[in-house]
This record gives sequence, C-alpha cells and structure tokens, in this order.
Amino acid sequence: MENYPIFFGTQPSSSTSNPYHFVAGASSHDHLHHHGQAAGNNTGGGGLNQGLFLGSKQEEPSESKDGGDDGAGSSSQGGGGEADVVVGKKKGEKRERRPRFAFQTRSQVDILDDGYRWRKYGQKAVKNNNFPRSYYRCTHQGCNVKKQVQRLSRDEGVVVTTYEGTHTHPIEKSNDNFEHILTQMQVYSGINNVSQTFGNQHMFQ
DNA sequence: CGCCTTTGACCGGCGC
DNA sequence: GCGCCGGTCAAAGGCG
Repeated sequence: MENYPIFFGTQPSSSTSNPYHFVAGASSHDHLHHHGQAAGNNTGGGGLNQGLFLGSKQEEPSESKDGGDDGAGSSSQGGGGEADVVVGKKKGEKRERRPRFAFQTRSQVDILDDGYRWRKYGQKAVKNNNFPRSYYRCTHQGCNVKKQVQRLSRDEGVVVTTYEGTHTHPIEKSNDNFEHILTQMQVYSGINNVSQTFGNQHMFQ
C-alpha cells in the first residue's frame, strides 16, 4: 500500500498512465456548501466516491525487505497497474472488483468524520512506516465498504485515507466536517503529475 | 445495555 | 518450502 501514487512531490512518477485521474467531484462542482447535495449521491461515498476513479493495486517489484525505516517516501511508484482490487473468494468464485481511492489530508486526528459510521476491525504496523495502519469497515448492514487510515512516518501531520468499495446506502449524517476536509484534501493528479489542494490552503498547524 | 475499540492470532499471497 | 508481510477475525473489555 505504500505504493499509492498519491505522493506529493516525493516521487516524481512518469505516470503516463496514472490511474488516479480523479478530481474531487465536490470541488469541481460549484460549492458543496449544501449538505443535501452530498447526501444525494447515495451511490457515492457521500459525494466523495461519486465518479471518482478506480485505484490500482500494484506490487512494487523490488524494494523487498525493509528498504529503510523512514522509506515511506522512497517506495517505488511502480507505474500502472490494474484498476481494481481483487477480493478473491476461493477457487474460481467470483472476484469482486471494487473501486478504491486514496487521498491524504493534513490533520491532527486520524479519524476523519466523513458522515459515515465506521467500525474499526484491525490495526497493523506496516513496513516503511512507524505508525500503524488502521482498518475500518462501514457498519451499515450489507455495506462492505472499507477504509484504511495511515499516518506518514515522515510527516506526522499527514494522514492517508484509502476508501475501498462503494456505499450502498445514503449517508448518515450531514457532513459539515467533510467540507472542511475537502479543504485540506490533497489529491494526486496523474495528468499533470502534481498534487493539488482544494479550497483554501490555510491548514491549521 | 449496546456498540465500538483493542489486540493477538490466524490466514493467504508472494518472494526467496 | 519457509518466512515475511499485509489484511482479517474474534474474544474481551471499555465507554456512553
């Protein structure tokens, strides 16, 4: 997972075929000031997942054993990959492919309230990162959306959140906070190979 | 009292 | 085949 090509400028990836060509739907629209709007796209992750993109699962070829402790930023970007996550059942059962998308915010807290209810089901230390990664699942019945939250060891102020799957139900709360999150949200745009920040860049801290 | 976090074990994939 | 590594399970405890 360290391989997400959403790194800021750390790793200039050639990324001619970067799968992450998504633009935050909310910000590309007018304002997301009205919460009702966000709740409207029930298919999306509360306005987030909507029309976003498919992430890729890519293995990093080399790197292998711990390449270094703080190597969080030094992981390879690999390049292209498939655009789906395979959640394989056993033996030739159907493979679910689900959209996945990651973004990073600068925040003091790991838990970003995006309007959904999440239950934590695991926490694991990952390589190249001093901070553990947390695994959450949407508690709504029948909704198997997952997300993982990880803090960069290099930059303690940056939290990477990865969503996986699509919500099958409307959002539960009005997400006022989320507007604030979008403000700080940094998304890697493969097109220009630059990370862009939405809204005002005044971030606390 | 119900829901959620915590935490170690377990499991499967992959590289060596 | 073995061990590493990331992801998930499930029991037990915590908190509102």
